[in-house]
Formats: sequence, structure tokens, C-alpha cells
Amino acid sequence: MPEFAELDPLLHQSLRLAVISVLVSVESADFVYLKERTGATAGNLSVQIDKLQEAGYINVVKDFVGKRPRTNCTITPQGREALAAYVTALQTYISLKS
Amino acid sequence: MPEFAELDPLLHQSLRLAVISVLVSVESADFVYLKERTGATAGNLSVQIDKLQEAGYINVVKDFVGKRPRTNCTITPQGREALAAYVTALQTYISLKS
DNA sequence: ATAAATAGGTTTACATTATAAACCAAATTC
DNA sequence: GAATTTGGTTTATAATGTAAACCTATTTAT
Repeated sequence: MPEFAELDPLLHQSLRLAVISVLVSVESADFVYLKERTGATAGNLSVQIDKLQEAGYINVVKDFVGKRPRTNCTITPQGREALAAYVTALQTYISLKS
Repeated sequence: MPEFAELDPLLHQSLRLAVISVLVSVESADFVYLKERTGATAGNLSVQIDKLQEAGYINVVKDFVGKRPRTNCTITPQGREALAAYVTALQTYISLKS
């Protein structure tokens, strides 16, 4: 058993962690909302959403609201588990208080 | 005030965080000891020690024990502060329980 | 009607970073 | 004295992060 646990590289990145952090506390969130909450640029957010989706950590559904496109995101059970595991792993490095 | 704090890129890397994590709880640690505790390869450890030193987060002193070279590391006050700030910043992303 | 601006993204090019393999010098062991 | 071990450093390559540039459709202004 290594003393320091491996940190899931998908979550060990600030924007992806912020996105997951928002999604874990909300039913769903669209691109514009995530952009506002995280303060990210659209390009960066687009790329990181893709990666989270490819990892199976979030679901992405694209539809239209009126005539405007909307990209809607929700966290998956795997996403929740991955976040929990990430927090647990972090605690082998640092002690955090809630 | 952004909702998610910036994460010090120097500490947001597992090996550097592990090194600081060890050093914060120990008077000093040499290369061999850090290599054992972290499980890192020598090359990677050498590079990351350099970066922590350049950042002023650790002090590195090279001497000899008998005829053998020894690289000794200690954390600096800035290193301690940076770690504390990093933990605080992380808590804007996740709420952790000790 | 058409031009300009805005919305909602995606693609890409570039720079930075991380990592292990290769390397090196000195000391030790066979 | 040849081979191995110790204690590292240098480097080559791959992976990653990021913003600028771009794209399509819609709305607003002229």
C-alpha cells in the first residue's frame, strides 16, 4: 500500500473539479450556467466537459430552448463515486476540515 | 470574488504535494527518504525538488555523510504558508471532513 | 433587406508540464 | 580490476492545459 494514493488525473484539474463540484450540488446545469459559476472561457469549458463526458463522469444532452442551442449536463453515479474517491485520496496528502 | 479559488500550480501536482506533505511533518528529509516515502522515481523526484526549491517552498542543502553525497530538504515558512493556502483554496471546491 | 452584433459553442495551435529512460561519477563489492 | 550499487541529474518524449480563432444561427439596428 503506497502511503500517498493516486489522484484521479481527470479530477485533479481545477476546471474539471469545479464543474463536478457544481454538478454534484445541482440537478443539472447548462453550459452558460457552468461558464458563469466557474468563470472559465468557453473554449476551455467545452474541452473539459468533453473529457468528463468521455470518462463517464457526466452526461451531456444537447437540445434547443426556443431556437437557441443548449448543452445540459448532469453528474453520473460514476462521477459521484470518482469525486468521493478523489477526496479520500487527497486526504492521504493533507488533512482537511469541513 | 471568484467562487473557486485558484490552486497554486506548484502544489497542485501529486509528487510535489507529497514531498511538502512529508516535509511539513518532519524536521528534515533527505533524497533517499523522500524517494521511499513517496515511491517516486529518482528522476522525477530530482526535478520536483528543484521546482519546490526555486519557488522558495523548501531549502535544499547538499553535503556528505562519510563519502556519500546527501541531499537534505527542509520546508520554509513560505512552503508552510503555501500549503495552508492550498488547502483553503481546495475547500472552495470540495467540502471535506477530517 | 441587409449589416452588425450577440449567443452558444467547437476546433486548433501553441506552450507548459510531467515523467521515465538514459546517463554520470564516485564508492563498494566480488 | 570488473561489475554493481549508491545517489543522484539531464534529456527526450508524451501528455495536458489554455486561449485565440473560428463557426453557425439568431437577434437587433439601419
